[in-house]
Amino acid sequence: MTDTRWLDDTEMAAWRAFLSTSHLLERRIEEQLKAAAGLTHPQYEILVRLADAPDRQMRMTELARGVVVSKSALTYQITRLERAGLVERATCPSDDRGVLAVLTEAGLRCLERVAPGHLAVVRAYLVDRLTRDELEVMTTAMRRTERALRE
Amino acid sequence: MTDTRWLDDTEMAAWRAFLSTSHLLERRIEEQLKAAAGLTHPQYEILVRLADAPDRQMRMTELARGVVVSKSALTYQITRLERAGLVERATCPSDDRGVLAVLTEAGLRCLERVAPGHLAVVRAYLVDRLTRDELEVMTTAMRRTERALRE
DNA sequence: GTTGGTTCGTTCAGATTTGAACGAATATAC
DNA sequence: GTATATTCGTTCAAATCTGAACGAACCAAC
Repeated sequence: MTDTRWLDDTEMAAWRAFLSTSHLLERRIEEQLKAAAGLTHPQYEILVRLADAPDRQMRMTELARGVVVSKSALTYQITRLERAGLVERATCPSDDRGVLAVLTEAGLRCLERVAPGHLAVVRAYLVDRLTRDELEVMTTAMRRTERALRE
Repeated sequence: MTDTRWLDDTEMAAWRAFLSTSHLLERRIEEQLKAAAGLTHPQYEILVRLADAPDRQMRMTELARGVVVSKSALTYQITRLERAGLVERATCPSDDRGVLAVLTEAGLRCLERVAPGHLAVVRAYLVDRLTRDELEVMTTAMRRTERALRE
């Protein structure tokens, strides 16, 4: 690492803005979800992913990958959501090692009740402040990065 | 909240990509810093902010705002960095309540040693994958969002 | 079949985060 | 000046996150 490539002004500005904004937005979202439903952001994301999945169920590992948390964090949160009656665990028919996380009716209703307020925050601070062009540029740029990070 | 404004495809794609990418990148950065220097990302950010500050020192609250962590988290991390000899606490001359976090020489050297590897990750996954235009669009968009979030 | 390597989800210990509560110091209003 | 409200940083308890280690189940090769 003898020749360090520092970031020039444009690069540094972009990186700093991205970093601060993602953290600030995360905090704001966390605050809103906690106040409105006693949910954390990862918990909410779990519900969303399950609601979108076929039969409203997903394998633990796949779900962890989707939400971007460690497997142990997912185990913890699913147990928590199970206790709240929003998710159930089911045995996986095709793989005895596997566990299916299944969204319950109560879980779906919870999501439907919470989503509007959550989306309002995402809009108020991010989506509604970006032009159509900016949204599209961001999508392609983020997806390129995401693909690289997922190897 | 009777009329929910759902996200259309473009909006949802942008939001999802932003969310996943920021989490994935955060994990990757965390992993690199831990392996290279035993630092967490917040710890690294503290060192960076202090290095950029006049006299390499900052008030606790201001620093917490900059790094985007709670005051209690900053107290914890500064104590940790102090133990490692990278930061010191100093009394604030203008305000007896205040505490100044000061970057030590060792802290500066640590930062100089760690920065190249960290920046390489930021480049490899984000900066170098974006065009100049994309970087600029992202900066303006993120700054707009950031300003709103900081009220 | 059985052996060896991989994947699955959980458990565990340890580290970190947050918000609330607190005492101390400052600022504001009168 | 004094009373009130605000700000500062820390402490504390509780929640959450991660990686490592584990037993169980799968898979591939022979």
